[in-house]
Amino acid sequence: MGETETKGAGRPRSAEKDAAILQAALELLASHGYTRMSLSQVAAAAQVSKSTIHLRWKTKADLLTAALAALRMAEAPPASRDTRADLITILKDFAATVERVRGMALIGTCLAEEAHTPELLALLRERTVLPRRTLLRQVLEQARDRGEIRPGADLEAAVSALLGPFYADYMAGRGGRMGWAEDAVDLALAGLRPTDT
Amino acid sequence: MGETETKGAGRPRSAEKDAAILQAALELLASHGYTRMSLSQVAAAAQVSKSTIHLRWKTKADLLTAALAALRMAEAPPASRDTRADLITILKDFAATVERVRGMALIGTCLAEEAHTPELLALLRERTVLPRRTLLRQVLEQARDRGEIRPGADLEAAVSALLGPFYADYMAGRGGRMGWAEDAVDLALAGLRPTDT
Amino acid sequence: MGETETKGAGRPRSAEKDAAILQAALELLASHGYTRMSLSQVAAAAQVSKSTIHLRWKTKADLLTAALAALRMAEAPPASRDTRADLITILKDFAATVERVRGMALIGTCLAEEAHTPELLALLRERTVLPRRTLLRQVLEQARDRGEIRPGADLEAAVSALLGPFYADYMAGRGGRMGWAEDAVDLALAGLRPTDT
Amino acid sequence: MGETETKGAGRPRSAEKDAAILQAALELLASHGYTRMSLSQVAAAAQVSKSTIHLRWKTKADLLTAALAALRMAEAPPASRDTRADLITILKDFAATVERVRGMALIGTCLAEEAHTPELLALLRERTVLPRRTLLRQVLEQARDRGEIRPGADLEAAVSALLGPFYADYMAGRGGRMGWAEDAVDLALAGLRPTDT
DNA sequence: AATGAATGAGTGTTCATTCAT
DNA sequence: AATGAATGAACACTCATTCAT
Repeated sequence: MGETETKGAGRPRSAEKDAAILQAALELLASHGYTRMSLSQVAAAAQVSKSTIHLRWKTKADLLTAALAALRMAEAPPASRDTRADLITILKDFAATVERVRGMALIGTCLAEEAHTPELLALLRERTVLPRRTLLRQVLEQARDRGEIRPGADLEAAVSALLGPFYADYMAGRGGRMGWAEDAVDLALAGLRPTDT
Repeated sequence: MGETETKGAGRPRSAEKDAAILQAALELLASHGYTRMSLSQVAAAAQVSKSTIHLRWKTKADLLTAALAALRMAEAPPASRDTRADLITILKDFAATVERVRGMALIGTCLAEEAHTPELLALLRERTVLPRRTLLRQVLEQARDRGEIRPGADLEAAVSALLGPFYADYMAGRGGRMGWAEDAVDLALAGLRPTDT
Repeated sequence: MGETETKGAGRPRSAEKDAAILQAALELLASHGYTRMSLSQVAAAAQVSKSTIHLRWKTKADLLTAALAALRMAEAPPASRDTRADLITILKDFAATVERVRGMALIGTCLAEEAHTPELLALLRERTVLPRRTLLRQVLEQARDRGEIRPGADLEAAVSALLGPFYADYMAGRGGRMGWAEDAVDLALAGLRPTDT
Repeated sequence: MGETETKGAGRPRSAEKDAAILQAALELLASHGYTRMSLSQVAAAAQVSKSTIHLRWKTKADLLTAALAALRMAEAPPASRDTRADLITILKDFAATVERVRGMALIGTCLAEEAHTPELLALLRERTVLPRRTLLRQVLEQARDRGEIRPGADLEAAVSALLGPFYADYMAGRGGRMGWAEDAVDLALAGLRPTDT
């Protein structure tokens, strides 16, 4: 867990190179896709030889799996007690993150590789999708506890209703549309309101 | 003699081969992704020589563009006058179609290739995403005209709210979950109901 | 020998197409070289299908051999009885012809193909080189008969001395240099003069 | 420690392979021509993988350019002070060199490729043609200084007159003819003699 | 540890030629 | 006769991986 797990003999591996390689790999994965990126490109971007990469990760898939695993987990949840504002904040931060790292291309790559390298999509889920969903669900749970949401509501479905429009808009070519987060939150909260009768 | 004008000399092009190539290309595109599939594989699957493919489409991108363009456009809309049932029918047919053609892998490929071959995503949109959205919007418009939906509602946003959960569920590893369509429709219709006051 | 050698049944072959193909082939041979030119290019330039070419000539080599064989033979010799002027005229016409048809590239192609398709160089010799040499030798013979040239001189060697500088200049990157013909003729005639003592 | 600066890490590149590749490339260039030779053939002849070639030279043109550039530059000039003998020696060595490396095919290839890969002809000139011409011109200059040649003579033209018959003979199918060098030298020297009056 | 050399499998594409209309 | 479809062999080049230093 520290710097030198097993002390071992010989020169220790450079931690800077580890990091440089992983970062370069992740950027190339998003910008070129799994099969179109090459280890030579990674090596060049990380200022390292190709063999140095293979020394650490046996195959291309191993490297990219490690690169995805290094993605940062999640942010601290906002805590304003204003359900609508909190949800919108989380959704907007989600969209901003995706846009910053060419996220749709990265998501696409993991989807495209699912049959061949399922670890990629699994890691993407575990590291980025699920933590974000947890944040949203926590806000919804608090809202339910405060009586703002119908007690029996399926909160996982509600989370999908909040995030879904982002994907659907992108697929429709309407990605980045203004107000999408507000629309999604308003529609969901309206649908979840208690005592509709 | 007669219509010799555009009769066309020489051996006519085999329509079976056309179809076999396009089908093989589409299947391989979904199962392997753009860069991992090869024209040799397409040729082998279609029982055709590689040159026969190049005779019809100049490049790999041309072939796959054509394969995507051959995707069926839209379905006949259901006409039951029952808004909820119609929407659910459309969404379920959408999900079934996606599953039948390994649709998420195909979508992933098009997303991953967006930077390199944007025509793929464009065609996927034009041929599959937008027609489906049109169907949904027509049902919503009729519902609005019948007074079931608030007059000022943004119906495009509503369409994204209907389709979005499908994508979000898939990304969360909850793809194919029972009742997703009903949940999405119920939430959306509840949120769009008129006279909330 | 006429248009329809053996009358045969069916439609007679189009003579215009024959000519168009041969001309296109020759031009492409000079501009692209044997291996870099393609029968598709010939077909396109001659406005004919590839099969029409194969109908007349079995292989690419056959076609190009025929194209070279169609090169025009030689010009009528000038007859001014002025040896120097006549030689210069012939040499300049030779250079002009070579330049007009990208002759050095054509010569290069035939030389390069000598091991593989020796007919090409043989035809080039027979149709273009040797006729020109004959012209030069005739002028020299008349000059010798008139006593302007030493009786025992080797006239074939003299012909090579007249033509050679053209090739040597081209190889040295001095091709097309002004006055080369005059220089060559003057040097040769000076060397061939009788009664040097 | 010491000159570690440009010591170079990793496995050193095999010099034998370098040489084997270049030699094989040159031989195939002369025997097959630029477009008809293949890198597979070079690899096989040099007992090397195709990738090993590409590791050293990025493209086919690069490789063949390097192969031509490796041709030996010039010979030591003979220094017998006997102008006629020296010129004949140089010319005969020239002819022998050309024959040894299938020179006319090589020249043909460079001429044929001039439009497409002009570096080939340029290198052939620089490495083989021009050094040889320099040798000849030096002998002629010394002869002129000794008064054996008319002072105002154009020595470059004289060089072309010396070398030219070799090319002209080859084109006429008289290549390798006995005595060509003596004939060329005698004719040129006779034409260049001073005080013809 | 780190590097660069070396490789075999594979890519999309071109082409001369043959086949069916 | 003339055409266009169809093909197999070949091409230059790339890449992930292994080997020697």
